[in-house]
Amino acid sequence: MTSPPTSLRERKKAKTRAAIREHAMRLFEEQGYASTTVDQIAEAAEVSPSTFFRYFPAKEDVILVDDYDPILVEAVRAQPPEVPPIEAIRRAMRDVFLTMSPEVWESERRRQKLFAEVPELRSRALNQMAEALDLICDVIAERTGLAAGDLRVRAMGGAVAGVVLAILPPGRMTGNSTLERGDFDRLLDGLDLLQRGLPLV
Amino acid sequence: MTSPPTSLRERKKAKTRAAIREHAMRLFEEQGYASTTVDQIAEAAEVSPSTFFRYFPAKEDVILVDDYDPILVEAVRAQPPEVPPIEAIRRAMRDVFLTMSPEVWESERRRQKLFAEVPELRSRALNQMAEALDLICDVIAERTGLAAGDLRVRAMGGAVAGVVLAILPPGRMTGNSTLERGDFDRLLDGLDLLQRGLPLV
DNA sequence: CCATGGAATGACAGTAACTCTCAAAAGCTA
DNA sequence: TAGCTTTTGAGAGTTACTGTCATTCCATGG
Repeated sequence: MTSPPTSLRERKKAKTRAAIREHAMRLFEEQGYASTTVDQIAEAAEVSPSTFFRYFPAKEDVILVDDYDPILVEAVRAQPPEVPPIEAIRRAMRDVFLTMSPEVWESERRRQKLFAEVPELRSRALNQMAEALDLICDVIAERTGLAAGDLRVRAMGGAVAGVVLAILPPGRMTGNSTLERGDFDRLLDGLDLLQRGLPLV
Repeated sequence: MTSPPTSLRERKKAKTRAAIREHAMRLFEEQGYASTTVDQIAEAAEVSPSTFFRYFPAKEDVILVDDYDPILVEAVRAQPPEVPPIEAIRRAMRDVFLTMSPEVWESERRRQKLFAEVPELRSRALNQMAEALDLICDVIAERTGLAAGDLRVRAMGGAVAGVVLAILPPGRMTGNSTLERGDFDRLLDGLDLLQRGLPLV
């Protein structure tokens, strides 16, 4: 996907970026988000605090990267055109989940855990979800031939995003808000319900 | 609704609270959120910075109060039981909007404007929306006799919240993200679409 | 009317997340 | 190697927020 960085400079940058992220994650888990200072992270990653903020504009941003959106969009585009939009999104999610490696899954779990625990991070994660909403609407617009701003598209996109929000953390906060395997099954079922007009029986 | 505060102390507290909020709002609009310091707000409201933080745990919280949720819940409960849940929520929203005084409307507009402009505040507003999701699910559970955690309830609640999110700011960020009168009509139409199974024709 | 207890306030010190600036170091290019 | 650009580190400064403690203000019993 992303062409491997070639020059020494690029490689170094990628390495320090990764180092900062890993040490941050580790420290957050060990001693909590709030009580981990940027200085500690910087020291652990062997860079200066200044450098930390050059790589991540805010402390929050260390865990806030999410590269699934474009992958999901691609997966939706890969569905045959005769499949109705909600079902296409559903299948795309299923396909992406199924191809997730255990390592990716595990790191995703850890991120979600932090989102659930730190309200500040949760807010930001929800913000990303709201941005994803526009992407969903774009995809629906493509598939239906309607404009992305059309009310029917917005309503459908919103409904899809809302179902995701309601079933997966960090939107869901009832019960244990850690990510579980079964949550995805519930999500797929939920989208199926939506597709069938939200029957109550 | 809220019984008027009786003792002098209570009255004073309410007054300083209101003063802080008003001066904060004014200063934010005059010179921007970021470049308004808590010290300035405190000085304008004639209290010490310490007192500011006693009334509002963080700078953000000055504009983050939202007392519509309980009102909306009540309005939904007031709908006759034979009305299906989504339609009941739709009617409740319509009823609440219609009874909103011009002053309330105007202050709501101003708040939304700040949410749209300051990403930090937008995130927090979305957080409130996510919390409202649980309330919506509770109301749906009541009306349908299902458990609040039931997948059908969660899916429906999520869909409703998502439609709101997609049509009103701060969820909607496309176009001008200030609140307009016509937005509510669009929202009511959007909920009607959802109720009718999101037809594309 | 006054005294006493509890709550609200203000002054102060301290921490940590950022921001800015500038000079040193490291990588690139010829 | 020499010269240029990019990256880094050090340091100072701002601001949001926390905790403490003495003071002031309000309520209540005598």
